[in-house]
Amino acid sequence: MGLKKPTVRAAKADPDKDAEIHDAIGRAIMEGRLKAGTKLAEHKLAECFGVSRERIRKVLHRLAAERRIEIVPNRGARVPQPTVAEIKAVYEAHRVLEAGVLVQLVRILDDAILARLDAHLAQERQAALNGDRAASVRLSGAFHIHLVDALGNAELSRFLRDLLSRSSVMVSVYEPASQSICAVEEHGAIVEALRARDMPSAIDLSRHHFIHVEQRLNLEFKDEPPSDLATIFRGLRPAKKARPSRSNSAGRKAATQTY
Amino acid sequence: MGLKKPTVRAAKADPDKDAEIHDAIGRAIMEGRLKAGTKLAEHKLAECFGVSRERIRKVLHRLAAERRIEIVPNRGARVPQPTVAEIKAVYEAHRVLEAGVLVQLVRILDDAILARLDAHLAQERQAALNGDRAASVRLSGAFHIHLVDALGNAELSRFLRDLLSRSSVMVSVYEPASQSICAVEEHGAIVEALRARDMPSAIDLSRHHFIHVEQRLNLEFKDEPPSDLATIFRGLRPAKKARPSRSNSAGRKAATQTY
DNA sequence: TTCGTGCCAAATGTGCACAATTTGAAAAAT
DNA sequence: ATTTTTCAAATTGTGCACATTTGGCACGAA
Repeated sequence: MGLKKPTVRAAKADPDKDAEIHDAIGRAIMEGRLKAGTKLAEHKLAECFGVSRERIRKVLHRLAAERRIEIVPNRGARVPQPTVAEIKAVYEAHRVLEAGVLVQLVRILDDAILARLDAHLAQERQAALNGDRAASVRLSGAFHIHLVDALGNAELSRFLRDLLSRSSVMVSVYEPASQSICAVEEHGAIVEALRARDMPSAIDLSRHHFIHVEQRLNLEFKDEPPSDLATIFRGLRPAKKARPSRSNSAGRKAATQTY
Repeated sequence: MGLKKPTVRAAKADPDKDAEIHDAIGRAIMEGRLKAGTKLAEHKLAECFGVSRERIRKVLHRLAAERRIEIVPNRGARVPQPTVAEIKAVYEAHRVLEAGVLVQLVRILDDAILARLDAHLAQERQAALNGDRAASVRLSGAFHIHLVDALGNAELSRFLRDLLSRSSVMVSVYEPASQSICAVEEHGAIVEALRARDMPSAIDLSRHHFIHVEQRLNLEFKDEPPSDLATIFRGLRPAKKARPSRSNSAGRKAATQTY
C-alpha cells in the first residue's frame, strides 16, 4: 500500500501494538474523554482500532488487572463509576503515602534533591504567572510525583502513579471547582519545611494541602451520557479507507486534576 | 468430597476455576515451593491442572499483571529472581508506607483499635511462649497487616498485600537466618508508642524494626535447582488416571518471612 | 397497566488449529 | 578445538469458529 512498511507483512507479529492500544484507552480514561460508566464492547473497540477481538480482549483484561476498568464476567467491561467513599479512599491513600515519603525524604534529603524541587517550583510559579492553566494543572500533579521519585524507589513510584491514574477518573465524575488555581505556595511551604528538616511541619502542611484539594471536589454526582467509542478513537485505525491523518486530534484536553 | 459434584458436566462454564488455579500457583510461589527462576511452561501447567492451555495462559498473564511472575514475549513465564536492590526496595517501600500509616493511625486511634492490637500481641506472645514457630511467623506478618487495616483504607491494604506477596518470594532466594525469633516486643513497643500518641517514637521504632528485619536477610545468593511442576501441583488435577491422593503433601513448609 | 414468560439477537467465553518465534544441538567451517 | 551455521523440535502467540450467557422485546394473562 504505502511506500514504507516496517514489516513487509504486518499482519502478524506486532510486539508493541498491544501497548499502543492499551495506552490509547488508558489515556482516553485519564483525560476524561471516556465518561464513567461507558461500556467498552469488545467488537466495537476491535473495529475502532482495526484489530482482532482477542487483542482487544487481552488489553481489556490487562486494564482490569490495573483497576482502571471494571470487568464483570459475561457482561463486559466498563469505565468505572467510583463512589464518593472510593474517591476519598484514594485521596486518603495518597495523603498517607506522602506522609511516609516525607518522613523518609527528610532523612535522605540533599542539595541535589532540593535543587530539583526548587526548579520545579519555579516552573509552577512561572506557569501561574503566565496564567497557563494547562501547564499549572500538569505541574501541580508532577510535584507529588517528584516527591516520591526523589526516594528512587520503584515500588513507591508505581503505587503513586496507580493512585493518580485512578483519581483522574474521579475528577471527571465529580467535577472540581476548576476556577481555583492550584495552591503553588502550599507546595512551596512543604519544600521549605523539608529544607529546614522540619518533619512534623512537612507532614502537617501536606495533610492540609490534601484536605484543601479534597474540599475543591464537587461531590455532587454528575450523570453524563456515555461516550461514543467510534468518535473518541478516530484516527487511530491503521488506515483502512480514511487517510492516516497525521495531525492526531487526541491529547487536546489535558487532565483536569488539581493538586 | 467425592459424592457431590457442583456441576454434573464440569466441562464448560466454570466461573471460579480460574481463581482456583490462580491461587494454587500464587500460593506455591508465596510458600517457596516454586523456586525462583523456575519456568512456568503453559503446556506443562495445563497438564498438571487438567485444563486447556488458554486457561493457564490467562492465569499466567494475570499473575504477571500482579507482578508475581515475569513474562517475556515469546519466551514464557518464570518465577522472578529478584536482585538485592529490588528486595531492599520492597522492604523500604513497606517501611515508608508504615510510617505514613502510623502518622494517620495516631490521629484516628481509638480504644477499639488498641484493643485489637493488644489482642494480636497477646497471640504473638503466646505463640512465642509455646515455641510455635509457624504461628509466630504467620502472626508476625499479620501484625503489619493489622496496622494498615486499622485505617480501613482498601487502597493501602491492597498495596501492603502486594508488597508482602513479593517479599515472600524474596526470602526463598535470600534465606533469612531463621533461628532468630521475630522480635515480638518490637511490635509491642510500637503499640505502646501508639497508645501514648507518640508519633515520632512510633515511626522510629517501626523504622528500626524494619532495619532489624532487613539485617536478618542473608544476602548471599542461593542458587537452587528449578522445581518440578508435576511434583508440586500433584493432587490438584481433577482425577484422570492417578488417584486424587487426598493427603496433600503440599503446604508443609510455611512461609519463612519474619517481620 | 403491570407483571411474568419465553424467544431471539448480541455480546462474551473458550477450545482448537495453525503461524511464528525461540532454543538446543548437531553439522559445517575457520 | 572453537566458532558459526543450520535445522528441527518445542513453545508461545493469534485468528477463527462455536458454545454460553445476557438483555431486551414481544406476547399474553391477571
